[in-house]
Amino acid sequence: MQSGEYTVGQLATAARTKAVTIRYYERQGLMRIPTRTPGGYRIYRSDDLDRLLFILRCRHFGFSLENVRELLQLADQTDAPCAEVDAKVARHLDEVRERLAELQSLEAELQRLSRCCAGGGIVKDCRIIESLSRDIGNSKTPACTP
Amino acid sequence: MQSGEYTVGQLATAARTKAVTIRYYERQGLMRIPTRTPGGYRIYRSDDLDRLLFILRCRHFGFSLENVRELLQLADQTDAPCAEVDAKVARHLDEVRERLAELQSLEAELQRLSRCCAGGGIVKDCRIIESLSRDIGNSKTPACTP
DNA sequence: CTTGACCTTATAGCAACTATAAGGTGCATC
DNA sequence: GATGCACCTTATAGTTGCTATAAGGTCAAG
Repeated sequence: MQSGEYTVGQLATAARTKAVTIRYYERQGLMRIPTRTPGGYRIYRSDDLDRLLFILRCRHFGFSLENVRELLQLADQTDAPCAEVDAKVARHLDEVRERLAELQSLEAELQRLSRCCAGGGIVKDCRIIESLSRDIGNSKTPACTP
Repeated sequence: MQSGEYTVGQLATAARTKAVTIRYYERQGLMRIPTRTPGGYRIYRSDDLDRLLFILRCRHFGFSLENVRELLQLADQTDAPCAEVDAKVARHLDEVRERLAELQSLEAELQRLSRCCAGGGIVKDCRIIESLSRDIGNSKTPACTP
């Protein structure tokens, strides 16, 4: 193993991820097939580290592995127009905003649910259980108004 | 099949879910084991519908099946104190708020990323790809200031 | 008694890993 | 050269909450 070369574990450490994840990315066609030592150990170089970091940054932005695969393909075609990259990011942003809206209304509902129970009673009288047993989501009159 | 009784498909329709989901909940120990017709068809009654609706409402609130299992157990012990129910809901609300915060910062980051690309260039000059290739999340100077 | 809609089970797949088992390699030390 | 230990290899199963498929059986109507 020469300088500037990494085993899978060293690459993992350098990118703050795990060896299993790198091998998984290889099986999924995201990481390139590396060369091997005579004994079969994977050998990575700095461009593999770049590629891994690119993947991890995309993941950090919430892109699926499928999306990352596509982004990698686009990034490799340096002369292609970047409208597709732009569109992919925009679409992903839309999806994130959608999930955000869902989670916000979920938070509001849960907060309402949470305030139903003062905390000192028994299950039989618990307004939370009552709320979960009736269809509070669809009723016009709320299950409880704390 | 008498009135007030349901096949799995009828129960599914009544609860606006699917038969496979009900059978799945049975395997996971959420729905009770139903009686069967001589031919082996599951027969449900209205309390099974209540239980299914309870499960689906919990799911709507984002509880995991594991949580729902626990909530069902608590709901069955009508004389137990409901502090545990209260705590479970509060903990879940905390988790939802955490995910919400993560998603909000993700949205901000993605929006910044999105504005990096004007849309007319080629991949080689694309600020988005550049941003994904550099570690913009950890750099003090932003990858681009559109 | 046939048709057709429904039911039954078992099994595999999805995403993105994580965990486990059983064994092999590389390198330093004795 | 032998030993020890950290690390590597593969294959396989598990996670969550379903969904899809296959191959077959049942029910009720006509």
